[in-house]
Amino acid sequence: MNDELAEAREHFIQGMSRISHFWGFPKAMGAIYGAVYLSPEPLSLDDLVAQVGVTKGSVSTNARLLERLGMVHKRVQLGDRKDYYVAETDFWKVVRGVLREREQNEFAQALNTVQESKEMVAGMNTAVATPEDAELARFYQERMQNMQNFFNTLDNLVSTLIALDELRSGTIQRLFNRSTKTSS
Amino acid sequence: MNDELAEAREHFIQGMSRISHFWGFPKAMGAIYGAVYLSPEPLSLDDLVAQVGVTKGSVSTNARLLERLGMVHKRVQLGDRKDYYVAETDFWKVVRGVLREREQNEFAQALNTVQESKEMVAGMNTAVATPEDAELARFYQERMQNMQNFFNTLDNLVSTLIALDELRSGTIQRLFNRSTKTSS
DNA sequence: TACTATATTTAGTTTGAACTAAACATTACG
DNA sequence: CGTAATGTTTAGTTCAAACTAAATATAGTA
Repeated sequence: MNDELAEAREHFIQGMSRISHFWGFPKAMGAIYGAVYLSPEPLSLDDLVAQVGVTKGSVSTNARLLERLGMVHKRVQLGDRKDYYVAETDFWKVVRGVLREREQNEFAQALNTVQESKEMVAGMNTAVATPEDAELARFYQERMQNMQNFFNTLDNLVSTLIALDELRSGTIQRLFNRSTKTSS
Repeated sequence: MNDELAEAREHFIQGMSRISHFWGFPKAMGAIYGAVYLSPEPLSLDDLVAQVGVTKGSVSTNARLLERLGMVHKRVQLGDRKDYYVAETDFWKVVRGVLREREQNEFAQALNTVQESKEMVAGMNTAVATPEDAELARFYQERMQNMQNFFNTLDNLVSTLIALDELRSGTIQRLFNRSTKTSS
């Protein structure tokens, strides 16, 4: 391949790397996505090792992560043991995948922690507490409750969006598609 | 203060720590916010050192970061050199602040990188390229363009939301407030 | 002006996540 | 079966970010 092309690809991949890292994912993950995204052909694990310049182990791990997020898809060609990867090019699907992942993991946990803290305050023996502490306890509960409510609203919002988009992967997406798909 | 209360606060602060880290901010930042959020009184830097258990330097840095994000506000009391911090309790404002910060920094850069890569391909001398490379160049440009369009849409979306919310910090927020504010 | 109280900056250390190298597992095929 | 080709797991290393400790800056007060 032409040097200029290769250079442009390099630059692009590096950029994807940065974005990935910024959003709290491994840099290699972004780089791999970048490579797959810029390939007209499905890429094998070894192709990726060559193009991205990280080890097989890293590609293996990060490619699987990408698949879990729905950012790439595995293609198995018959009569060939290699796995090939193609990029998901519908970025709204990508966003959806990332949101779902995050929602399930840390998001739920955050909610949980607040809930637990609130219960600790609620379960406190107010009989033996000073008036100041009782007052403070009330204050804590109120603040924690507020935060919990907020998280719940957010959580519902995200779930709803995901569900909507999943059920009828139509109207909403098509609305945006005009600006994200070129007429090829 | 009562042990049970202190314990609940500990737990809560730890939780904030985790969330903060998860969203790509320093853990101490979240912890500090947690402490300020659970205090009926404004807290000084030294108060925070005591409550959160990190050094003055760390508190100083992270408190400033929190302020930049609009998550806490500095209170200077006259005749007192200390800075006091109070928490922003309107979480929609918090989200807005974080989004704005992110938009300005890495988000713009991401857009930039894609733009640059695209230009590199566009500026390539097609006269001396093989037909395959010319074809590949076209492919690159299309994919890069698609991504750029997506980023632009996202960027506009966020800007619009922020602007809307800023201008008339009213209707939209009030719509949600029912679920995020307790009747105190 | 010197002294004290506070905040910020900085050089060095710690820590945890991500990466590498290499062992291991699995599948395909002679 | 045994061997070659591929993918996954793991123990150890690297590296960047965040934290600490301490020096420095700044502002108030006698």
